[in-house]
Amino acid sequence: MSKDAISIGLSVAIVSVEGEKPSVLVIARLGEADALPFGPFDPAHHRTLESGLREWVGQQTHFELGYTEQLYTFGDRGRHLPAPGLRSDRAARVVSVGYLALTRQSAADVPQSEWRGWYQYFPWEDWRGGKPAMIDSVILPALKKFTKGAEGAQSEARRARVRLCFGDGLPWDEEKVLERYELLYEAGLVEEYFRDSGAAGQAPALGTAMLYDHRRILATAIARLRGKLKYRPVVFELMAPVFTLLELQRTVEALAGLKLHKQNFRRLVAEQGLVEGTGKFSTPARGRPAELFRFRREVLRERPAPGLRLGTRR
Amino acid sequence: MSKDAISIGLSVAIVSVEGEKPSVLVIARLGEADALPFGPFDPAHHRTLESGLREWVGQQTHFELGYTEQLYTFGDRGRHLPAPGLRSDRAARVVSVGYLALTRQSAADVPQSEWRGWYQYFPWEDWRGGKPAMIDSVILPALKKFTKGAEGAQSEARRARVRLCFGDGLPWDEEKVLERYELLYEAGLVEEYFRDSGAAGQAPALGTAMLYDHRRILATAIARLRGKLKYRPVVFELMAPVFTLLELQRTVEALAGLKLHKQNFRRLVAEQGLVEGTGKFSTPARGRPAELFRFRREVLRERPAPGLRLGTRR
DNA sequence: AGACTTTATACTCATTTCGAGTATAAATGT
DNA sequence: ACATTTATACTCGAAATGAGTATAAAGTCT
Repeated sequence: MSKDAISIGLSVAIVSVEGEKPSVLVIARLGEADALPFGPFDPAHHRTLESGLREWVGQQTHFELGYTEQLYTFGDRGRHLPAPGLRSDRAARVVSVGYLALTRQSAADVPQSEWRGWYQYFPWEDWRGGKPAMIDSVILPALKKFTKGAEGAQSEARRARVRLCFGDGLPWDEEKVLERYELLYEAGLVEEYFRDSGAAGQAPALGTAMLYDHRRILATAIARLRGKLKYRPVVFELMAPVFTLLELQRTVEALAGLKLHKQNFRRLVAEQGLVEGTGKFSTPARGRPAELFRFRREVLRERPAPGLRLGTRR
Repeated sequence: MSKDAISIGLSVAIVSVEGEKPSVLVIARLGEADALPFGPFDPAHHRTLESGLREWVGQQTHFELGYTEQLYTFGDRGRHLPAPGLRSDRAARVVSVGYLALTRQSAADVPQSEWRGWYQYFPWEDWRGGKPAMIDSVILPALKKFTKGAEGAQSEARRARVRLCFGDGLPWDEEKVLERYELLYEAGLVEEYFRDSGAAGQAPALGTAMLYDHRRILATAIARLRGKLKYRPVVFELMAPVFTLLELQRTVEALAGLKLHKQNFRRLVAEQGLVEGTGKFSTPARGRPAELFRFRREVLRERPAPGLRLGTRR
């Protein structure tokens, strides 16, 4: 009579940038795979999904969430294990709601958790030093095999997907993080922790694994953030109160995984009125000191959709 | 020992455009408020959230979902009633996952459901005939009251929100559908069906009410669709196999709630290679016949992010 | 001190895109 | 014939974009 229970898992990719390294907060339990801060939604105590999330994160990492945004709700059977602690006859199906949170890097105490560079999980996503060699040497050959592993129309569909995600003719679209991850997942090229690695060894396992669907959530987070950069001033959530324009540029580049044209970046930021000079200057080890700027919070009230169009790669 | 149960509600805004009227499929039970097709996710029988949704929609409307996209997951207490049929001591908390689906208008049999023009629920969102008079005559005065109903900083924050949503200095942003709805909701200017209408009569109730949070989901759907138009060729999901450029333009205008510049729209569509001529022509009642075009599905394989930038209003 | 390195910042320039028109063509109805 | 309606081609200036060059301000090296 009683239906199978449902449990709602709340997971969050908490992102910050240290120097030029975009990072995500992971819970590192020894011997286990990296996991995002995670906990079940408890309708008796949580007024909203987001407040439930805040509570879990607070408990697990002693961390106060600032800017937070819901990403997606995943409900696929087979990409999650039942939550522990339930009697097996009533094993709950887990539906997973993913979030993105942004924060300034605080070296503060975050017990049992660590900042990890996100490109460790997605090494093919960092194009700041040019196209990652692994795409041509590992990914494309393996995907070619995957394409050939299907018949007729399905093979054609796979070929088209490969081309859109990694293709040579097309320009790199830094926002297609999730599409690329899903393609690699279906091709068996990324392994996650819950999966029976029966086929392991046959194909290269790309990037570091995570627990359950956490890497999928992280991919969604990166994609969303890369998109949002361009039409909302979200970068400033990641910056110190004052910063040089180059620091701002490096942060954007770190997130987008691209190099940008310096002079044009500066022009863009200035024209948009996103930023105002403080009259103070940095004291660099080498080179001319740069003026320190601060974010003009007022733009949020003035302009409807301010952001940093990235322009093309340099 | 047993926690409060959670139930996951799946709701979908199925959108089509008939002529120049963007419409949504609603279940009209007599005496009750309009509702979107809706049903609980059943983990025992549904492999994914989306397949569960498809099943419910099939049952309720005999309708096959085509293009479908997840919108958002709402979990707020107080914007939903417990699902019926559960004993009250275990009343389930409902978490609501909203979807958007697009379809060509089929006058086919959709029992117990009807197509409704979506501007009936959001009359302030249709600017094709210029700024709706109700904004200045009803909405802004009521929001002014709402602003004054708060103290100091909160009042200031409300004023800023009003300005961003409906403000005079700023250009109309057709994508802020959800922000505007939420503002009106908080100001008590829209009533929904489950709410105790204690304060009714004090303030104007704008637009037609819907069940629970269904109007919120519809607002999210409209906002998402208006945004997506610009960078993905989703309009074509709503068009007949062949169409004139003016029909295409009228459809886009209906969705965006804006008038567009005809010559520039045509230039855009042509340059983007989204469309190809069939060599055949329409036979209009009046005026010169227009060439019939079809969507070039290939662009999905060629170009990474095709869409119809709208430009500004005419 | 003067040359050289490093980073910051100002300014230029050609190309493309965008918004808003004008001009002309092809149908119908009176 | 001519007014009306809709389609489609073409123009033109303003703004945005991509890719520079030029110059300034610091420190280091000899």
